[in-house]
Amino acid sequence: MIDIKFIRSNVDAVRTAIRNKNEKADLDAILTLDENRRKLQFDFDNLKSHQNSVSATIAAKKKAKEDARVELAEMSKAAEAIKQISAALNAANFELEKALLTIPNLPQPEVPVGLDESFNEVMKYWGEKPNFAFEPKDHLEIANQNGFLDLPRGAKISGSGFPIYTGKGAKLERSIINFMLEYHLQKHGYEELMVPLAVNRKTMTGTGQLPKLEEDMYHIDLDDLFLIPTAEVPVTNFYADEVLSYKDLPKCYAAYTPCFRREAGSYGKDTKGLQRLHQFNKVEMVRFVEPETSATALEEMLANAEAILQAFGLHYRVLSLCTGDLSFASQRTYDLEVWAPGMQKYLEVSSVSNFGEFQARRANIRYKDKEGKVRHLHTLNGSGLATPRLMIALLETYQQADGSFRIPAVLQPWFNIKL
RNA sequence: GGAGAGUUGCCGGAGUGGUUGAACGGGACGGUCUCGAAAACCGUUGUAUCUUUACGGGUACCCAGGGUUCGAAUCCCUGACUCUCCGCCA
Repeated sequence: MIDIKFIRSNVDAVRTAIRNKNEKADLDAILTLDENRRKLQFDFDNLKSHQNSVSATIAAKKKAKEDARVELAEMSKAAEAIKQISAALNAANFELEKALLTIPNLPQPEVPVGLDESFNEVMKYWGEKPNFAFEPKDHLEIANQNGFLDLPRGAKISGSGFPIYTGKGAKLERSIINFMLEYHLQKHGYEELMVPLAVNRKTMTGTGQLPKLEEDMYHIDLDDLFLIPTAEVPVTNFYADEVLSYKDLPKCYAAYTPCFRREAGSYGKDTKGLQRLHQFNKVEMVRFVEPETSATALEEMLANAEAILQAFGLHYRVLSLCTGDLSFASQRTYDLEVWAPGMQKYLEVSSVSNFGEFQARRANIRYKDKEGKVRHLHTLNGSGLATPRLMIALLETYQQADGSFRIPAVLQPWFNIKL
């Protein structure tokens, strides 16, 4: 959420940001609501102030056993007016709050301006596209040949997009998750969190999924709970409504969770194999930092995510997302795209974002700085990484001429773990 | 799911419907003292919002939302959460 005071004094900047992000938000309506609210607040305060002082007089007179009927009569009427204006003020605050939730975060100045993904900037490439002495197969063929996946039965049980990993495939998936998670814990200093997979409405609003993305999420009507689309949601809200100390910062958490996405509106797009799923596994990194350090933290988290791909020896590239491709809540985002030699394309496996104080403001996460001032902190998160497309890249990169799959060296200890 | 108890400031813990932003204790911070520290003593210890160039001032906030009242931390209703007991269950 953007501070209303900031909006008030930076109308043009906010307007531009909304346009560049292809968002719809009625800024003028918000300014009017704000105007109205402040007027009501002013009136309410004055009436209350008067009421308080007269009430004190009544109290004093009663104590002195004097007649207070004049005051009581006046206050009886005033109370009615206060009740009305109080209701109006509450409504105004509610409306403004609701409207403010539809304003996206402002992109940082470094973010390339552009309508869609074609304006994203490639920051760098790492490694090389692998060469094969044979025609590389796509991951689905490799998976099927080796008995790693059973997508038809997943579809039977739940629907398309709910994969079943079978036998060695399941173990491979689990090895990947364990490896990535431990890597972040041991080499990058993150602390592990195991979190709820179903969260309430307030939590979803805190990180910015609501109100915009309600259609993209699985919802349990009976309890008004949502299945998380990413661990970012429960992990970032870990500190909702709390005030931390600057001494506690930065806080760095990593969490493995399944993620659930309805992918509404993307039917028929990239559906082959594991490219786009309703349920998938992901290790997520989240940081809570002092505002001054969030830019550096973003670069570190990007490096943390890259380290995984490098450990796997996979060719990838880093993109800086343009304004039109930035998420609603993000100020600046890097995407990691891994090369899938069978499908001959780059696939997004990670998104690393700096949200500034946007989420902290929504979720009410603050900290007390060195001067003792209470401020909103900054939040960041990054996938480290999402498994399905990583699995695609691994299967396709480490396939052998006979269609078998060679477990990458770094995964061997995790895959061949002995009791 | 049924029955009961509770939710006050950083923490513990008072609080009769009328100077209660909230006693008291602890912690933390600043100061005096000291070579330094401890102890002791003195002081400080909110958040939001409106207004003001500023100093300051107003208002709200004792889990949340309603209600009663001239006036509510204090009375009533609803909800959330925590704890105890019973039932059910991985």
